[in-house]
Amino acid sequence: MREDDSDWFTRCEEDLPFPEDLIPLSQSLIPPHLALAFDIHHQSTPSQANSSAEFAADSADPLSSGATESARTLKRPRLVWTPQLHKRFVDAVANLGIKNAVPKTIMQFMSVEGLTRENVASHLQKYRVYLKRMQGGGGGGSDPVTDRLFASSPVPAHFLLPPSFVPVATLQQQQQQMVAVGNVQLQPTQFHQRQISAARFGSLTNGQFSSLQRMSAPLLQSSVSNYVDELESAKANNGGRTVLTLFPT
DNA sequence: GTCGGAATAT
DNA sequence: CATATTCCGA
Repeated sequence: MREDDSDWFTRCEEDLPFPEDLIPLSQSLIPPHLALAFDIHHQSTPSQANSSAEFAADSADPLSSGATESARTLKRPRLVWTPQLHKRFVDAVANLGIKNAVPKTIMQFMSVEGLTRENVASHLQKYRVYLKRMQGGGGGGSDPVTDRLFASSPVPAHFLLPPSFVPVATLQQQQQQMVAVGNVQLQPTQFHQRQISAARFGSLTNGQFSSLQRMSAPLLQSSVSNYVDELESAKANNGGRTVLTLFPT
């Protein structure tokens, strides 16, 4: 028992994810109606453009004065998967590993408020199709505009390849990349729900990843991520519904 | 009952 | 076509 131990201990303490310390990396993504229902006032600073999943612009119902509806009962507008959101998604999947890349986990990792398991599940489904298409018939012909969203985010490359495994290595690479960007102090797990994270990651399969616990959602934000960029203002007038989308069709 | 995933619906 | 919702098997 030397300093090593105490050091280790100290580190453990530091790594402990305290909710208060690293709470909300996502404060937006609350649809107007919800915000109203909760009486939440959104204070947005120009330099604080957080990851916000944009919903389809819903025609404000002047008659919806009774915003006393329960949040869970409310019907959320269509979620629009902006490239940023998708990137978060991909990063989550990449870092979690195929094995743990299931809707719930992904959702938690992304830590985007308002995002539901169903949202992720649906997107994941499509994403898998995309991966398959890309793998199987790479030359078959896959370049329609459809893939643009997915193309916007690089695919970790080893997503569906079975035989050779390079999980740890890849993971490290990813970490290096992110850390290298700005030497951010990687905040520990952001899961407020320690129960889940602890339980899950504690009994994870043979420690494919041992250091996952130090990285989490804040990564994208804390990094030099210039997310604060693309202003989504392209209006796609589809049928009778006007939605806010990023890319033109 | 929950969850993941494919099928189906909008 | 993109996303949501439903259905069904673990």
